[in-house]
Order: sequence, then structure tokens, then C-alpha cells
Amino acid sequence: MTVTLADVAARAQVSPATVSRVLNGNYPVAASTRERVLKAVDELDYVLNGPASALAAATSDLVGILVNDIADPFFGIMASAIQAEIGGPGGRAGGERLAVVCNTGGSPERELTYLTLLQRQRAAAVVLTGGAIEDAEHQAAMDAKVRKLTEAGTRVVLCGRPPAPDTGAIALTFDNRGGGQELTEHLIGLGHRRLGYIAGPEERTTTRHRLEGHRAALAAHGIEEDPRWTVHGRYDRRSGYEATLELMRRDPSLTAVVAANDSVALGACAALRDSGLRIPEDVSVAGFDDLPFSIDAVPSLTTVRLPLADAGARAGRIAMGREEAPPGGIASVRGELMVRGSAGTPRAS
Amino acid sequence: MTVTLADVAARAQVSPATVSRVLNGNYPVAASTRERVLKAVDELDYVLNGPASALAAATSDLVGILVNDIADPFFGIMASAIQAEIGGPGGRAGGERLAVVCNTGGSPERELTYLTLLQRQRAAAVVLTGGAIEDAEHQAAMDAKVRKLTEAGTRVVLCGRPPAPDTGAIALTFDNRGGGQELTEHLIGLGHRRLGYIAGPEERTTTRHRLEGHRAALAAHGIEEDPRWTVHGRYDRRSGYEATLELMRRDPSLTAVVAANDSVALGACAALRDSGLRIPEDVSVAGFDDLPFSIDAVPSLTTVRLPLADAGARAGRIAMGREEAPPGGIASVRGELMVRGSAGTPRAS
DNA sequence: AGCGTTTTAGCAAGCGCTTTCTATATAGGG
DNA sequence: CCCTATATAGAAAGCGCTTGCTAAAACGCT
Repeated sequence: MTVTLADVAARAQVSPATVSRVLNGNYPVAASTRERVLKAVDELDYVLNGPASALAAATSDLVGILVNDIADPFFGIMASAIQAEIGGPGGRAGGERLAVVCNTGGSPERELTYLTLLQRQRAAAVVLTGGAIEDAEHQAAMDAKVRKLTEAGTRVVLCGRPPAPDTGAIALTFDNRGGGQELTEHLIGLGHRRLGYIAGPEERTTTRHRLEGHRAALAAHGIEEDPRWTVHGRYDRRSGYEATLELMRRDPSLTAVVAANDSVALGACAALRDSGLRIPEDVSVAGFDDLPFSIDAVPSLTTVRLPLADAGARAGRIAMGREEAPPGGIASVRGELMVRGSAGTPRAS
Repeated sequence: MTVTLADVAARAQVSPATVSRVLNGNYPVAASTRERVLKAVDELDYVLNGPASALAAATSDLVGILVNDIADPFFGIMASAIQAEIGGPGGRAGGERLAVVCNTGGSPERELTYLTLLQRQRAAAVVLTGGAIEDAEHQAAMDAKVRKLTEAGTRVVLCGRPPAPDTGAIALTFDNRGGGQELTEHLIGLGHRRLGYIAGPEERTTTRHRLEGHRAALAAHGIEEDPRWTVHGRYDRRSGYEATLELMRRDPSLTAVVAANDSVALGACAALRDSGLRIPEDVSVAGFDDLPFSIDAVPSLTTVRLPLADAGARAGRIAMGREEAPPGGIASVRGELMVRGSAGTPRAS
């Protein structure tokens, strides 16, 4: 029915072992032999049986990429950088890996299940992206799973995610705390003293770190935070819109709104504009991430640029063993403050 | 080292065959036996060896989803609907399928390579999303590959993609032509006679179909199209911005700009606004797709809603054999005109 | 020419599961 | 109480590949 290695071997007048070796290219085969084999492969339109190969070799060419929300460009950019680096199609020589992205939708169960599925597939590596979920039980389960994976020889790298100590995973963490602090200090430097903050969902590490940075900046400048100044929402535009309305209702004297990310910031801009407020003359707005649309916004968004594509590419290379892991298995990647039009000096009031 | 089926069998005092059967649940096993086995599985923390299983069963639980651009919400929404339906983690009983998305980046080679990789993995099904590439040679290669997949028992479904006749693939096509026509007719009904059109990349079927619809509407109303009124770009915001500037430079008397999709339309809005033109008082703008951000835009976008999530879910069910394929293996899904604020009556002039 | 090396290729033993076929209990009917 | 259905479990033969080991051929020395 389907053509197998043996068929190719017969046609090329060699043993199956030889065919396997030319296909894997990890063993010397005479040029003339190789050519004959390749010709047979081509003529028979042979496609290697992945499962059989993975079984015999005790490892597959599958690499999994876990993302929280596939429809969010934050993850899209990282995933596509990782995928490009991992090779797969269009990759470098021998790069026939299947890089696949799995969408957890931010659900703890799905996160875990995907990890199990990948483990079952004997994935060669897995990259986990984005903030983790702050739930002790879930984190323990994740860590146990990750440890099991690394022990079984699967390389696990965390990209834009906090380190998982003692699991064997390599972490490329974004310095959300530092970025958040720098951003808020910029606003304070501009003269703002009354700053609203729209945080992400409470259970995500990213949310907490960015908020901590913001508060550290306030504290460093002796600004006492009013509890009314912080609201939690989701990481999307609509949530930013609603949260901003709420914020301005609670305290109309705010002169700046710092958003958990750029989408939220855009929602904030829309809400302010709909309230008849000008940006940045009446209220300044700042975002986080510097996604591609942020510079196009009117006014363009002051934000913290996270090197998503670079970090993704690096994570991909580490996952492939093509780049050395950072010392201690942990690296913190800083964001870069992008000063643009959405934040200015506060209104006189 | 790693625990195998045999270990579980030994622990549960049954044969490996029995363990396999309780795991697959496709053969009667006494309740007491099943329980014993499940207990052993749990105690040993056993994870099935996917490749071995796939080899023996001659099929895997992998399902591939091909997308053109993972960072584009258009694909993100479809992919996430497909993935949800296919089950995988969090799916229905027995739904332990691994639904993975593969990002082709719009490249023909990668498209083909991913298909081969999926074929190699003996994927249970594959879903191809989004417009196809209009290149006879590439399409022939794709069709051949798809035929090979369906012949090997892999279900192939096309979601938002033109049918591939005689390949055994099932198509859920969006009626881009009809949607494009309806949209432009709406604008014409509003009184517009001078309409610019920002098309997508020339080589995509989606681009051609939408443009054909637009032109059909013009023709139906006896409007002769000026060659200056059409420019081609990419499917992103920046491209829309630039194209709009070009369009207005070519013919400042245009009263409406129809964009290939919503991102492009948003870019168009920004360009018009930056040119000092009001929307829709001076120039009307229309998009396509109705992505979530379109209703949030100011003014909200008049556009054609494509049922991305519904179509994705349906494609997923068909791929899983859980829903019957449409008659003839082809279904055309209509979009719905969303009349909103970005398009109004043309300015007097 | 003889011998040790180095290349190159084949043999065959699995990898860990599924599944057909067969065997053994158990139950039901006369 | 025996005989035939029926339910349940096991034996064993692969699935198609990889790879350690071995063998043969080719090469370079002395």
C-alpha cells in the first residue's frame, strides 16, 4: 500500500539501513550510493514514517510552542520568531522539524494537557511563552511536568516567562518590573503626580510584575498611591476602554493613565477621546510591549518595547541547542522605553 | 528508564493488551480490571508513547492547522475555533488530539513543507485556512499533496479557502466576491460614484475575489472605473495607510475608500485623518472581515462580517468526522454587511 | 606483497504499542 | 447438569524505522 523504507532500499539495491542513513545524514555514505538512494526516494515519492522513526530513535522532530492567546499579536510575534528559528520548513540544512503552536487560551488545564500531549509525542523541545499563572497548585503541577520533560531529554525553554527553578528549564524572562518602573518614572519626570493604572488579570505574573514596577516608581518619588487609581482588567482593548472610564469616574483629576499593555492603552485612548479629553494635553497615556500598531496610533504610543522577536529567536535557538543557554539557565531581558506622543506634561489644572 | 505499557501491565497484573484496551476504550474490559489498570497508570505516572502507538495503529492523534500569518487575528480567530473544536486538551471524552497550528507566513514552500511534515507524522486530519496562492505550478503541487493525504486517509478541510477539485478535500469557502459586491453596492447606494479600492497582494485568491465583487458592483451601476482608483498592498495597517495616501494623491476627488480588510481600512482612516479629512463627512471608508477591533474604531467600521469562528468550528467538526461534509464537499459561506459609522453619504462637492 | 586502518554497507535486534486470533470463564437454555 | 452463546483476557505477530555490531572492501604504509 504505502511505500516504506524497504521499498526504497530494494529499488536502490541497498539495505534499509543505508537508506535510513542517507535520509538522516548522520553516517558516512558514499556519494554514489547516496545519489542512488535519493533517486529511488524521489521516484517512489517516499515519505518517511514519522512515528516509526520517532519510536526507533526515541525522539521525534516535533517542537511545541505554547501560547496563551493565539489571536494576540504579542504571542503571534514571538511564536513566529520561534518557529522561524526552529527551522522546520524553510529551515537550515536538516531542519525538518515540525514546529507547532498550541493555544492554551490562558487555561491552566489546557496548559497542562498540552504539555502531556507533547510529552506523549516525545517532542524534541518545547517553548513556553508569556506570563505564568499565579496559582501555587497549578505551578507545582507545571513544574513537575516540566521536570519530567527535561529529565526525559526534552529541552524546555521559557520565553517571556518567569524562571521555574530546579526544573531544568531555561528561562528568558522579560524584566516587566524594571520596564514598568522606568515607564512610570518617565511620566513622573514629565510632572505627573496623579497616575491611574490599568492592570491585567490578577492571576498572571506579568500583571503583578508590571504593577510592582509602577508602584516602585511612585514610592521612589514619594508619591502616595490612592487605592482608586488601580483597576484590573483583561489584556485587550475593550477592557482598557471600560477601565479608563471607571478610572476617570473615580478620580477625574488623574493626569495620566498607565496601561498594562498597548491594546489596553489604545482602549484607554478611545475612552478618553470619547470623554472629550485630548491626549496628551488633558491626559497622558502609556502602554507596554510596543506592538507594531502602537507607533501608528494617533498620537503614537509612549510605551516599553519588548524585544519579542529577538527573544523568540533566541529561545528557538536555545531550544535547538544551537545557542548556549545563559549562565544559570536564566536571563532577564530588558525592555526599552519608547518616548512618543501619547505622554506629555500634565495639564495645569 | 521510562515506564512502558508492560510496566503498567505487570503492576496491574494483566496483559499489555488489556492495558492498551482500557487506554483506548474501544474494547470491553471488566470494570474491576479497568479500575486496576487505571490505578497502576496513575501510580506509575505513565504516559503513552505516542509514536509507538501511532506506528502500531497506523494513524496518529495529530491534527494540523495551516495558517498564513499567525500574528493576524483573522487567522488567530479561526485557528482558535478550530483548535477548540478538535478537542485536544479540554476536549470531549477521548478527545486527546493534539491540534497544532503551523505558520506558513504566506510562503508557498513552507505551505508545501508543512503538508509533507504533517503527512510524515501521519496526521489524522489537516485544516488549511485562508486564501490560496494563485500560482498554477504551486497549486498543482498543493493539490497533488492534498490528494495524497486524503488517499492515505487523512481528512483535509479547507476553511475560508477556495475548493480544490478532485483532491478529496472538503471546502468551506467564504463568498468574498459576494461580500465585496454587497459592500460596494451599499456605498453606491449611499451616493458614492468615485470609489478608491485598496486591494491585497495580487497573488492571493482572496484579493482577486473581493476585487471582482467590487468591480461587479460598479459595473452593475454603470460606474466606469478609473485605473487610478485601484492600488495593491499587503493586508496590514501600514500598507493601508500608504495606499490611501497614494490613492488621494492620484485622485483627490474620491469620496470613498474600500479596503481589502479591516486592518487596511484602519490604516486608511489614519491616513485620511492625517490629511485633514474627516470620516465619513469628507471620505467614507469600508473594510472587510469585521475583526473585533473594527467596532471599536472611531468611527466604527462599516465592513463585511465573516463568520470566522463559526466556520472554524464547523471545519474542526468536519475534520473530526463529527459533522457531515456539505453536499459535493463544497460550501460557500456568506458574509454579512455591517453598516456602521465609517461610511456615509458623499460630501457635496 | 602483507598488514593494519579507514570507509562503507549489511544484519538483526529491538523501540513500545495495537490488534487478530485464540483461550478461558461465565451465563443462559433445554 | 451438559452444551452452546457471550463476555473477557492473553499470546504473539507485526507496524516501519534506527543503530550497534560486524563484515567486507579500499586504502596507505612499510
